[in-house]
Amino acid sequence: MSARDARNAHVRAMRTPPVVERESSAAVDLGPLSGFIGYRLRRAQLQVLAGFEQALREIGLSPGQLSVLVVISRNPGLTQSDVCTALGIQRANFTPLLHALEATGLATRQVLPADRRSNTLQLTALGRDVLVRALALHERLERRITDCLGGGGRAQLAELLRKLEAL
Amino acid sequence: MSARDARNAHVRAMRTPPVVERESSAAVDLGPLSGFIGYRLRRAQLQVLAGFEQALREIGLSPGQLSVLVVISRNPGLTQSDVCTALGIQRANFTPLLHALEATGLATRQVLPADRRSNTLQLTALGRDVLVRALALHERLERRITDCLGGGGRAQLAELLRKLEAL
DNA sequence: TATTGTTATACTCTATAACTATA
DNA sequence: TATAGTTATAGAGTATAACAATA
Repeated sequence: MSARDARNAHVRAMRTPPVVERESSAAVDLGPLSGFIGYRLRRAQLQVLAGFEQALREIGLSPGQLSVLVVISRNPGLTQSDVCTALGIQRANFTPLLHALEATGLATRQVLPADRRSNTLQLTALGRDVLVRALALHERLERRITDCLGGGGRAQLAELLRKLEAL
Repeated sequence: MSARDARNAHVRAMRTPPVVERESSAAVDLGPLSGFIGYRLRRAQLQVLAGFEQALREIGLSPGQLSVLVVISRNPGLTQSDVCTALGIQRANFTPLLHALEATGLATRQVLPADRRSNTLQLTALGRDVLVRALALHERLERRITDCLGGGGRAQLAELLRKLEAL
């Protein structure tokens, strides 16, 4: 070790990776993977999901729960199956999700008299209140995304993703 | 099945849903959800994932496995940790994934003499062969995506998603 | 002490089959 | 027979903690 190296030991300690390296940590060639839309989607989605959990932490709603509250709010009286097909959720998976919303007092089920197999869904007063607050918190995330992509980029992305759903 | 049923089977199959409806099935208002990037990402990613499974069915590689094969192929001699950080996989989750690739004879581990804690990774001859076939099959998916978005749209999407990873 | 790979574990999301009650 | 909601269950994918071997 040279004198210069010794003098800078504290700097070296803070420096992220060790100096002596094999092929690692510098540049790993992802090859064709860089161009895979599926790969880019996965990475981006994990990032946005982390942003969602951070933004809504104080309320503690999952993305699925928020989406259900929004749909019930805009379409009062829909049945569980209606909401499921609208959001692409399996009926079997919807039951526990909905029961969580009921347990926390955000939504209620009501048997539909015309077809007693069906339950229509409504928001409680608390549910409407929590939804408003959740949407406000979610706005922060969308603002971060807009800052990251630019306003035009964000609109482009939304449109491209919407098209991709028809794949 | 009766004779009449059999005769009209094709008609019954084509018949759209029942005529009398409540609010359902027509237009559910998604409200602000339509503009949520996270929501659009989720739906699009599920769609592309389904396309991936369909395209690679005959080979039976998962997206994660394919990504690992690509990275090993382009960077022979990387350690497990190197691959993990490059692909954003937890080391703990990488172990079973890699062992599956070993068990099917696609990849091998080799203790690194300079640091006997580390394993370097290599593709077998079979692994290289399967990778080539998998990439060819995957091309079909990417072509479907290009058909769906247009060439320019596809490039735009990849770039926007890449930016989003830095959120 | 720190790091590599491993095990064990848990939680979420998604998927399928089978049940009930209603129609 | 068919449908709405439910239950049970299984499989990915992701996350953390703790351990043995090695540095």
